Amino acid sequence: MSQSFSLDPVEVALSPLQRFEEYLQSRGMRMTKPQRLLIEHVFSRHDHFDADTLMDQLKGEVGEIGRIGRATVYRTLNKFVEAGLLRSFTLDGRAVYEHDYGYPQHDHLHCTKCQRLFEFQSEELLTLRDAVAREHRFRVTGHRFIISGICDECQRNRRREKRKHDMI
Amino acid sequence: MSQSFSLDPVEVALSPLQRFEEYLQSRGMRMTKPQRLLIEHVFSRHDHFDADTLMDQLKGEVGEIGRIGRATVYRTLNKFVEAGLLRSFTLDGRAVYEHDYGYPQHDHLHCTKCQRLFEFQSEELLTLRDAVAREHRFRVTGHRFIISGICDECQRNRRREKRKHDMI
DNA sequence: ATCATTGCAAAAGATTTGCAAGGTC
DNA sequence: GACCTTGCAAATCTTTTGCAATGAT
Repeated sequence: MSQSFSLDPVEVALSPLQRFEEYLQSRGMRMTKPQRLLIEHVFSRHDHFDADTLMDQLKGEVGEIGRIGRATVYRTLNKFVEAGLLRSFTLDGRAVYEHDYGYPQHDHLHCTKCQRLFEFQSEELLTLRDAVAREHRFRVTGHRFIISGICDECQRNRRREKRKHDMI
Repeated sequence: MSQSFSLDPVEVALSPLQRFEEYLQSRGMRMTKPQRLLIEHVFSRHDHFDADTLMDQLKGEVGEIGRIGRATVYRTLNKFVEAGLLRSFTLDGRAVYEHDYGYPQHDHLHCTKCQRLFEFQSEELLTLRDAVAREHRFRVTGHRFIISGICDECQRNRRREKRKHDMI
């Protein structure tokens, strides 16, 4: 799962870790090493990822902890979403996660060739969404907008492939 | 999976069945009883459904065929999508299907309380989508826009529930 | 007579859950 | 010490696949 940097972080008072600690305390839950490691890893760079990718990356990290089990990863990601740290959506049957806390609202362009996700912001979209909702007397809680297609780079590559093919 | 009627069918030359037969013939595939039964059932009313719901409904139908296996349902639904008869998207981890052939492009409002899907059309959304794509040099192949929230009816019910609760 | 389709069961892929053991407050 | 969290394995859920039997052209 690849990424694209395009939107700037929003000013926030607390670090993700601090915010999570607050969340845990307010619910009588406990901070642990696996959770801390996951939060640090996940917020060390802004990208999109799924549970499996994350598992793989964690294997790479010379764990101060021997190993983080798959179940723990899933359980912790769910907590992060619950805590408002991450947002998740489904892409091709698997859950994809991205930063929520400290990042502005945005939507996605999905390249069906290279599978990369690109972000964009549109105030207009929110206006449209709210107008539609109002018309239908809906109380909006959120939305999901994904534009799919072929990204610029993949279009170029295809043209190149095509030329190569034409020459044969 | 419930439905809402709001958009009018588009004029089409061929019936879904005829269109499917054309599709099959063009690929050397064969028309069978299960497929015909499924196409008739699915196009007998305009609603959203998932594979499981469909299976359940089929059990009800006094089958001229003894039974349609789960695998056949899945395989046939995929063919329908491939043939352009149905469109599918994912909701809470499962595939949801709806009519495509003979129905205008539209997007959805999803009530997270009663799980119903409501349809709406917005030319403006398409314009916005294409503008965003152009900015990113994306070649658009499609999009997915789902507004989630609470529908009018469920809001009323909640208010009623709340009143009842307040009285106790 | 071909060869696509079916039904069943098994497989696959993603995520969740039960439970004993370990860690945190 | 109470009880939340972990890791592992088993379970779940949805969808796909292998295969022998059946059916369409």
